[in-house]
Amino acid sequence: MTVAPDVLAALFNLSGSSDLAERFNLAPSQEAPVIVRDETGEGRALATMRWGLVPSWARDSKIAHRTINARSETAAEKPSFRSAFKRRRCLVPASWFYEWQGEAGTKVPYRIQRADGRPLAFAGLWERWKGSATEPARTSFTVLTTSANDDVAPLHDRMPCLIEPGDFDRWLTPEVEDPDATRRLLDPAPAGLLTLDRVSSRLNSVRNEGPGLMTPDTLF
DNA sequence: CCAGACGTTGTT
DNA sequence: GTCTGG
DNA sequence: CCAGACGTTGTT
DNA sequence: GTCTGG
Repeated sequence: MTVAPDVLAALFNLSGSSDLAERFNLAPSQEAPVIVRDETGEGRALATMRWGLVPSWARDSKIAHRTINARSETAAEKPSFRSAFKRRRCLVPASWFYEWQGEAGTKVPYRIQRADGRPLAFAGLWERWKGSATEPARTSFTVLTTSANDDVAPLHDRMPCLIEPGDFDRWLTPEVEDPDATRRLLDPAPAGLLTLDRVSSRLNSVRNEGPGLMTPDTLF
């Protein structure tokens, strides 16, 4: 997430802009910016939530490690996601995303971004969790996935659901929903939209950050 | 009735 | 919270 | 998603 | 192998 605050505000029609630090290695379980409908339901607001959706009924947050993604084909029916699918949708802004190739221990990451350089918006769901005796309350989100298109297929058979600016309201406003129209919103992006570039395997550790991670490893 | 699950990805 | 399994 | 830990006893 | 941490 390296999108400049003013670009983010303009793209998502946010009132006011906040100072977000650039993130080149934003991993599951970390806090990330998301766009939600504001309290009135009319406008949009930027929020910070933790990646890995904890359902409201969860006893602890362990499930979050397995709810970083939700299959768009089934999320409306799954106990962990259906409530959020009905009432709490969000858009997750991203400059790009990563997929890995190769064996455990020698995984090579690829950056996947729009060929035209514009930011991406993932379809997401969010939820509030009350916390427990040992854990504080949290607000968290998940990213919906669909079949990979031809651009991404060489690396992986799934990819995030990408929403176009003209469809932002259609995704965020479930009350105007027609199930078929919603399904189409979550279809794989058209082939040719995205390009792939190899980046540094230092990305594989969340300890590493910064623009230097975008340069592939050299052979030394 | 109560108990137990509730998830995705990747790898085998 | 809500569904499934027993 | 990937990386890294995974354990106890005894000693400082 | 499986869980935790980030």
